[in-house]
Amino acid sequence: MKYLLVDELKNHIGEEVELKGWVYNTRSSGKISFLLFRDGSGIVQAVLYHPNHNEEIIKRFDELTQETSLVVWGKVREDKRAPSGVELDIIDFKVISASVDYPISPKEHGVDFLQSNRHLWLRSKKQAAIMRVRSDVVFYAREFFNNRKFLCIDAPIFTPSACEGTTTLFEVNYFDEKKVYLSQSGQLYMEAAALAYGKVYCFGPAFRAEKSKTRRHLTEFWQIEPEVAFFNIDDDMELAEDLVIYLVEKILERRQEDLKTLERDIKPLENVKKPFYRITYEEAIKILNRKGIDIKFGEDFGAPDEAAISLEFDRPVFVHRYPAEIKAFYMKRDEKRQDLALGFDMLAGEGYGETIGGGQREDDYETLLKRIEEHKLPVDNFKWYLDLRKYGSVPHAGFGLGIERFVQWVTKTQHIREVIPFARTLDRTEP
RNA sequence: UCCUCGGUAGCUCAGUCGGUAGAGCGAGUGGCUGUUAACCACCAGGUCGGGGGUUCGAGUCCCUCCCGGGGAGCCA
Repeated sequence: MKYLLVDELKNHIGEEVELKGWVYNTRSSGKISFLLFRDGSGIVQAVLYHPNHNEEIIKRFDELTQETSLVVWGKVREDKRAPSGVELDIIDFKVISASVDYPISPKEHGVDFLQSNRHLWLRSKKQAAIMRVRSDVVFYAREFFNNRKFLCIDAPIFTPSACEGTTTLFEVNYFDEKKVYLSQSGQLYMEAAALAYGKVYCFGPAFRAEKSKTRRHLTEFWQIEPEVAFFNIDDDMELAEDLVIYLVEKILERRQEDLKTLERDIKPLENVKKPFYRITYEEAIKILNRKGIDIKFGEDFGAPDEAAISLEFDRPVFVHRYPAEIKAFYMKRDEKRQDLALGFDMLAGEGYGETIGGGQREDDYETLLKRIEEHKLPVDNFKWYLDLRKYGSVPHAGFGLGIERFVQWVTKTQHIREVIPFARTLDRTEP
């Protein structure tokens, strides 16, 4: 018999097939027994109608427990009663390894318990749906950049100092000789790469030692960071817009069933089309003031402010040209408004806040040196970075997209810890 | 770091005024010919987060420590 995956069964109606996987749940009603079978690609209901079988197999079936691994042989049958439209009539099955007292029941559990059992929680239906979406986001982000002739250039994880200077970094002993830090962004290295190869991106983990304790923060997360030579802020926002549209299209095309499992209303996603809204920081302040939120020019947006702004729009919105003082040292200033930085944030929508942050970089040697000194950063560490402005500097821009923030929005998941396989948060580093 | 809520059966929780421990689910046993978190009956299951204190008596009141949830700031 042909070995197939659950999600391939709909193309094999009437065939006798072999499946390998685990017991998701069992039910029985007198002369008929049901096995919810999962194999990682999906779940299918397998049926054992007692009059068609001998007592030996019925007895073996009764002994099946949640998450026992097994091989099942059966005949695929179309069935309108099944959620996926397909069922399997069991011919025979063989247990590979029994599962005793599986801790996660199909009933409700608390977050503490589920997080402690994350290694098992990943097996459940909603978590599997989220992981499939995440996997696609990563794959199609790479495809997007590949299609546009970007080079994938990996940035180092060990770095000599803070990229943006301000954030707290995780310190690592480097052979007891010196301290290095876990990277919080590959951006500076991408700037070097962009001046070498034009269009580049990196995809990797980032580490922040800030004691953030919210449903939007992880201490270890993943981001994709493109950087392009000869790009200005407008080119940059357009690239971000195209990427987001591409990813949302692919998820809608491939993951309808998973979004349904997650009870994600897809209407807002179907609305993710060109053009996204583009407003300035000052316009955003006005919107907030109009909504009765007390905020003045020069103050940065908090999470509730970002949510309030995003709820004003029916698709993602770019907020650009922030006050330079509240932005990073490397951001280029607006020629017409020296107090404004050519940076932007993309707020995803539906109350989800910053998902992308980026902008045009300072490309003038003297100006950048001045900024580094103003921010009291160790100039020695940035010598190589300044070199980029010394040898054929060009305007360039880039952005960072937080994979988890993005997946959290697309799947509309309450807490960010559910959209990464093994979350690292302030209070949890296990399992 | 600050604010706030919580820790009782494997899980989710209730436990009144301080009077000696409860439910649902899950596990187990039995029943049921189409179940979708199946259902029905029976049944086992407890160091009430740790330590200290008040009291004749503490799950309940007080002190302290530990662990976790939600939020703020910071950010993706």
